Amino acid sequence: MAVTLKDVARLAGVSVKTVSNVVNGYAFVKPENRRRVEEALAATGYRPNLGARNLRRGRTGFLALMVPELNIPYFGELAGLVLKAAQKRGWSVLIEQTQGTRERERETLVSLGPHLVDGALVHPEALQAGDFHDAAGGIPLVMLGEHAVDVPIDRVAIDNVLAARTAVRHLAELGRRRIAAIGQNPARGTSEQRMAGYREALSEAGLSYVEELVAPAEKYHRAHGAAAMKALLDLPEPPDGVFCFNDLLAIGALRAVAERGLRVPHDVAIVGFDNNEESAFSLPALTTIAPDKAALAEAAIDLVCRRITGETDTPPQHVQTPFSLEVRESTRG
Amino acid sequence: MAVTLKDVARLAGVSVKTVSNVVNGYAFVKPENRRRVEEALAATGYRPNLGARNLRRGRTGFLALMVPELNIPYFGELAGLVLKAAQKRGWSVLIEQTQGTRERERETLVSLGPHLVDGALVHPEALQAGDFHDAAGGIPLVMLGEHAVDVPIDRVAIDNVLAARTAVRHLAELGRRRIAAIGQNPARGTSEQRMAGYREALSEAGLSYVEELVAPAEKYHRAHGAAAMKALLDLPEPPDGVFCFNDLLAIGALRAVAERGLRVPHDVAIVGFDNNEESAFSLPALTTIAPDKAALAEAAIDLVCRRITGETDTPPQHVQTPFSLEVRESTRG
DNA sequence: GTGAAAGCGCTAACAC
DNA sequence: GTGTTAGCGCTTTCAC
Repeated sequence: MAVTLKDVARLAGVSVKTVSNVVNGYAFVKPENRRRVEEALAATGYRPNLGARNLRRGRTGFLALMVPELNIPYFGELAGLVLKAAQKRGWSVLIEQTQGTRERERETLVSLGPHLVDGALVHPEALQAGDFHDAAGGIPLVMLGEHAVDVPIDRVAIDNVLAARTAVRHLAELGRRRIAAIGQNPARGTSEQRMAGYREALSEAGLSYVEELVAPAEKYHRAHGAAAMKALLDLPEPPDGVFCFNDLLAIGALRAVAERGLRVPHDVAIVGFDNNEESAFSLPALTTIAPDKAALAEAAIDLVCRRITGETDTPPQHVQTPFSLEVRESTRG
Repeated sequence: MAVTLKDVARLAGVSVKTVSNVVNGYAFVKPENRRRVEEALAATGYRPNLGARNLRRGRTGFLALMVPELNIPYFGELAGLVLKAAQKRGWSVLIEQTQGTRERERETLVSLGPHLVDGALVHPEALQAGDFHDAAGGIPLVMLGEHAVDVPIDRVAIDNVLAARTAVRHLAELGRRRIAAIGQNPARGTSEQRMAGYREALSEAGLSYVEELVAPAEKYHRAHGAAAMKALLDLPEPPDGVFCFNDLLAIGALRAVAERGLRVPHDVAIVGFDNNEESAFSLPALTTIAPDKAALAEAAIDLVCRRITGETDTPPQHVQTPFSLEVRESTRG
C-alpha cells in the first residue's frame, strides 16, 4: 500500500499537519521538526495522493486538450507543444480525440467538467454556437484556431484571412494568373476565412474570381487533395497556381501533378498551409504558411491557466499569434 | 457549485445509498425509487465526481502513455490508436513526452504512480534495465516496442528481426546486390534487432556484409536519413538498395537521392519501416514494413487493463502483433 | 431494498 | 509553531 501522510507523521513523531506543512513548503516549521519530517519523507518515499489533494482543493490538476485526431500531423505537432507548455507549469494534460464529428465534440465538451479537469483547450471542427451553451460545467475553455461560430469564449489563433491572402499574393507575385484554391468546405470554420483571403488577394492582383477554380474538399487529407487536384487538371484551362487550405491537401496535389507527368512549380506552383514537418521534405519541398505553433500552444495554456487561477477575469479575448510564409521549392524555380 | 449525490438524494427524497445504487447500475432498487432518482438525476444534471469516486475505490481512472514525441508521425498515429482503444474501455489517458532522453524517461517513470494513474504504457528510448526497478510505484507497466534492455515486464511488439529480414529480402529478391542499411545506433533497442534481421537476410541471399554500407543515425528523423544517404552515395561503389530503420529516415533518403539527380527505384530502391501515413504519398511512394498499429494499441491496452483488474496475474508476457510488407513505388519500378 | 455512518488521503480552520 | 478535527464526494459495510 502507498505511504500516506499519517504514516510519515507517525514515523517522524509529529502530527499530519506538520508533515503537510513541510510537504507544501510552508515556511514556519521548527527546524528540528522539519529535519525529522524530511528524514521520514525520504525514508518512506512518500508521494502525495493527487486525487485526495485535489478533492480537498476542489481541483483536479488536469487540463484537457480536445482535437480531431492525433494522427493528423498538425494536431500531433500541436499536441506535443501543448503538452510541453503545460508541463512547464506543472499541469498534466488529458487528450480527447473527436474525429472531428459534431456529435463526438459535443459529447466530449459535456464530459469535460470540474470533476475531471480544471480547464480545457478545444479545437472543434464541427461544433455549432449553441453547443457551447453551459458546456463543460463552466470550467475555463480556450478555443484553438479560428472558427465560423461566434461564441463568447477565449480564442487563440493566427489571422487566417491575412495568412491566406499572403499565400495567394505570393502566387500572384510569381506571375501566376489562374490561381486555384483547394479546400472549400462550408462546414469548416477556417474554410470561410481562407476563402476570404483568397478572394482578397485575387482582386488585389487584378485577377478575377473563377468559380471552377475553387475545389471543395470534404476532409483535409492527402487523398482529398489528390482528387481535387486531378479535377482541376482536367479543366480545359488548368490552373498555374494552387493554394491548398492545408499541407495535407497540398501533398496530395503534388502527387496528382506528378502522376500527370507535369512539374511543380514549372507547370503549376503550389502553396500549403500549416507547415507540417513533412512538408520541408516533400519532393518538391512545399511552400506553406507557417503558423507559430509553439506560440499558439504557449498562449493558450497561459490563458487557460490564468482563467483557472482567476488571475484574468476580463471578458473573453481573442489572442492572435504570428505566422510566416515559408518559401520552398514548390513555388521556386 | 457542482451537483453532488447528496443533492440528488434530497431532491428525490431517498438516501445517498439509493442514488449511488442507481448511478452505478445496481439492479435491486424499488422501481418507484428508481424512477424518482432518475428524475432527480435528469433534473439536476448530476455528473459523478470522478476524483472522489476513485479516491474511495483506490483508483484514479487514468492510464498514462509515455512516448518520446507526439510530433513524430509514428507516435502521433500510435497515440491516436491507444486513445481510441482506451476510450472504448472507459479509460482516460494522460500522455507524457520524454523527448527520448533517459533522464526524462526516468523522471516520468518515477512520477507515474498509483496516485496519478492506475497503469501505464511506456515506449522508452534510452532507459536502462536498472531504471525499471521499483518504478512507477508498482502500477502495471506495459512496454511498447522492442528494446535492448531485458526487464521482466509485459511487452507488446512486432518481431523486429523478422520484419527487418522481410524488408531486406524484398530488396534482394528485386536483384539488388549492394544493400545498405541506415539507422544503426547502439543506444537504441530496435537498432540491434533490425541489424540482426538485415544480416540474416543478406546471408540468406548469399550477399556479404559490408561494413561501409551500414550507416549510423543518431536520431531517426528525416534530416538524418538525408545525411546518411548522401554519405552512402559518396561511396566509390554506392548501394543499389537501402533499408532504412524507419520511414522518416527513408523520406530523407528519398530526398538525398533526388538531389543527386538519381532515381528511385531505378538507381536505388528504398524500403522504410513503420508505414507512416505520409509514406503512401511520398514521391515515389515508399515501400515499408507496416506494423499493425491498431492491434498493438489494442493488445497493450487490453493487457494493462487486465493487469489492473487482476484478471491476469501470470508472469510478464511478450505479446507479438502482426506486420506486413507494403510494397509501393520505391521498390517497384 | 434502503438508510446511517465510516472513511479513502488530504487540507485548512481552529484551538492551544 | 503544532495538534485536532472536520469535511471534499463518493462507496460500502452493516443494520434495519
